[in-house]
Amino acid sequence: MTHPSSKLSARRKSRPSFAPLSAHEAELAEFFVRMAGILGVPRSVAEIYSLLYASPAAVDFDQIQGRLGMSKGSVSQGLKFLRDQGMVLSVKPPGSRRERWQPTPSLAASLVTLLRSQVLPALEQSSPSLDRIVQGAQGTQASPAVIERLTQLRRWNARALELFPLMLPPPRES
Amino acid sequence: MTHPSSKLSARRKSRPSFAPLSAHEAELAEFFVRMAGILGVPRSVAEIYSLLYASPAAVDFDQIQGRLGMSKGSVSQGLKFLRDQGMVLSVKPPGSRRERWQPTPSLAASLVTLLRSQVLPALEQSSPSLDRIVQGAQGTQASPAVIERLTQLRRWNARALELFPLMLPPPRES
DNA sequence: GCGTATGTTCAAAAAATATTGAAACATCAG
DNA sequence: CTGATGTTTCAATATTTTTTGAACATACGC
Repeated sequence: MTHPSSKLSARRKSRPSFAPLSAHEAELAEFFVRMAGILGVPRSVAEIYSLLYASPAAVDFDQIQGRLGMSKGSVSQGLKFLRDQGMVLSVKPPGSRRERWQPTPSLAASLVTLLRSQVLPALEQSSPSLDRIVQGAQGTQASPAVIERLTQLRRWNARALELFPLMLPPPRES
Repeated sequence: MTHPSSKLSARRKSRPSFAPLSAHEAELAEFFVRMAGILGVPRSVAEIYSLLYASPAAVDFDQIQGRLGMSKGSVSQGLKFLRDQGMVLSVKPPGSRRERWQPTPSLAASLVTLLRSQVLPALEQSSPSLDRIVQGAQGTQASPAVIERLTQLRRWNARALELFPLMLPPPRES
């Protein structure tokens, strides 16, 4: 009763009023939120992905905002994140200006991409550091035990760096 | 000159004054901090671990606090976390009341434990949810595509759950 | 046993992160 | 072209997480 929403089909802008999540949709969202949390992905992003995941058809911006009850800003940023990670795709039905979103076919692939985007930069950034550190340790006084530890650390870093790119085709173009 | 710290070996409580981190120690700390960040482990914890990792001998509470310049509370909590994860060990030299800390021999094992402690609970908690969700989807109307997705999700969850415990011996007793 | 060196707890402060919403921007149907 | 629709941006706000520090517990050497 918030608006005098008028007759059956209001002329132009009937405030659409979106269904809140069903119990199962909400439970699935919690699942995704928990998993996302492990990698530090914000709740809003997980919720958006979850909604798309559980939807039979592609979903548009307003539906996402309406059904999840979140702000435009969050929806926009969330979709940007998911898009950048290659986790969602958009389809624009001809004659409409509105994009409709759906999850990328392979969740597994999406996860690897996500993981990589978190881990790879850290590994790369660390490589030269570790070299310096190991050299430093070798050069000056330093217990053999510590040198051994550091050397192993660098070995791991190198191995991870060469392994990662093999896991999946390189990031897409923008 | 803050204190009239007196002759060579002050009687009782010469404020020890700890060396700040060397450049290499600081750089290693940044490495650990970055990696820890991926799993949502706080900076202070990573710094503590890093210090122990780069130290030739076990380090005591006051040295950790002094060299890292952090509060007692943080050191205590950080050590508790690392201890609970089995990432550090303490040795108490006889005749002293003070514990001295060092990293657990295998960093790899420590990491697996850490990972598990983050992921396993989420997986376990999710299992019944996913069952309910899949059943719900099958019961009522729901696009075959969605049912397929959800079923696969549950399959993964189950597989991960049975795989994880194989990775290493179960958590230690307290 | 006592007294204090050693650590822990936890409420409050600080810092980091996430979300909102209104204004700016972009685009396309008409 | 142009105006309405659809989306992004970003400063302000809200929320969550981390750190601090002082009060509290513990136990060990004496």
